[in-house]
Amino acid sequence: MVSIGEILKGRHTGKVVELRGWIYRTRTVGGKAFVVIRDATGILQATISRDAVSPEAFQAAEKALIESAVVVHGKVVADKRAPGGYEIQSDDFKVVHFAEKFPIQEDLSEEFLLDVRHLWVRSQKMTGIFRVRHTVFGAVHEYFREHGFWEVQPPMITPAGSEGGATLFEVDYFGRKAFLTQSWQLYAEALVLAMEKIYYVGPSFRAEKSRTTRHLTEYWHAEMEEAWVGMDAVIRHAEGVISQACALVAEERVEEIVALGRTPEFLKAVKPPFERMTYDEALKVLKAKGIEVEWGKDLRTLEERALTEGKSKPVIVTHYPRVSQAFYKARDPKHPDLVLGFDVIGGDGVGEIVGGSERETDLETIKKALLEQGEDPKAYDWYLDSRRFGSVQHAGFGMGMERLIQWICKLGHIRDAVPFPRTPGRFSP
RNA sequence: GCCGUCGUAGCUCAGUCCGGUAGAGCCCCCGACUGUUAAUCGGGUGGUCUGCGGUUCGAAUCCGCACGACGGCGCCA
Repeated sequence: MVSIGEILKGRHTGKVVELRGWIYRTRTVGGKAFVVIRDATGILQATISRDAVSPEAFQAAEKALIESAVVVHGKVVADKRAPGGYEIQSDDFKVVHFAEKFPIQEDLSEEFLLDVRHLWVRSQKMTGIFRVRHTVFGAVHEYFREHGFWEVQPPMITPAGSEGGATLFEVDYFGRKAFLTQSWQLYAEALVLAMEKIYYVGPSFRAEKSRTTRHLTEYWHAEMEEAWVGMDAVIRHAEGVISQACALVAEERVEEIVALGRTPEFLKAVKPPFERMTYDEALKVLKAKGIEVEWGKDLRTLEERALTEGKSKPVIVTHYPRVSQAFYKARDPKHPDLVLGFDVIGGDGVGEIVGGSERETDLETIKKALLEQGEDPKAYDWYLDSRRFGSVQHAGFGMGMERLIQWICKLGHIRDAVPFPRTPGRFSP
């Protein structure tokens, strides 16, 4: 049994092989059937001639519809007339399963493809993205483990939120209200005083009806937290993990990214340091571009696009105004109006890939910040123990895995960065 | 939360403004063709026009309500 990928590399030319896969396209011309077969490694044409196989085999080749599962036996030859340059001249052709009429043809609407997502995942485009996703996830784990971080998991079911504004999915916990996690933040800050350098890659949930090309309600979050360091150290880790993921994809997923419109050279060039600017500097850059932003307002899609326009690496913005920032972010000792927080902003409309900060260590300051945001400090009492028992400087960030994949693969919509996307309008299939 | 677009055959759409009883291409089925590349050519099957209500002799078409989806903004990763 051989794979199509091996045949396309010329490893079996001239040999008689057996190949199994699914029908991608069929065409018949008189006494010849051309059956294009796909497997997990590529697509290849099998030629079935009436005179070369049994009548049953020929009839099966003529009748089998797209996505039928087949086993083909024959000689591999190089032939310019075949798509891809190679084909199998069959001496036997068996259908393992005759598929029903496959609903996916040409001319498909985005909406229909989402309805039949469970079938669309078989497409060349989707499987290519999934392979890149595999590589990106591997790179993230490798990066943190190589740098001495412990992988540790927070709970998914939580008693309350961590970031005030963001909405939570409510679950019925034996008659009591519980919520799906939107960040490991509170748990990370408890664990970082135990393990010092920790990371986690897992799902996060946001019940926000964000109808954009870069929001999912369920997404994979890579989060890290480190003790005894400030914002600068974790910015370097953010640059490091992103560049390592890009480098590994450039090395191992060349075919896939080229098909998606990215070159390996582009990804290889994504090396630290990234361009860095403070929020105040960003406002000046925007003003020069004719975009006025009132100080204190967060950077919106429009502004993020303007900042990354023409840039081949992500851009880092630091020192945001304290107003409307999460309560656990540390204020800048030099400028109490600012927080020691940062975002890593990707181009091509992907926007914020990473958001992070140094964390506030002072108990009273955090309590005050909670009150300012309308939260009851009593609900956070267990979390505040991290500021009662050996509170030390620490910092961390959260990275949207699908946003990173979207940026690497140059995807127009984040939902294609995950096999079965969850968006406000859809949670099926 | 705000704004916009759309819903007709398995799929992609026309028909809706100007009401008269449902169309095209692809898919699929049958036939022809021994090198096709989304093959081609001939024939055929296929529809509660999203749902409910209203106006009308008559509604896919006009009016109202509902449902569903897609797109953009805000918020975030």
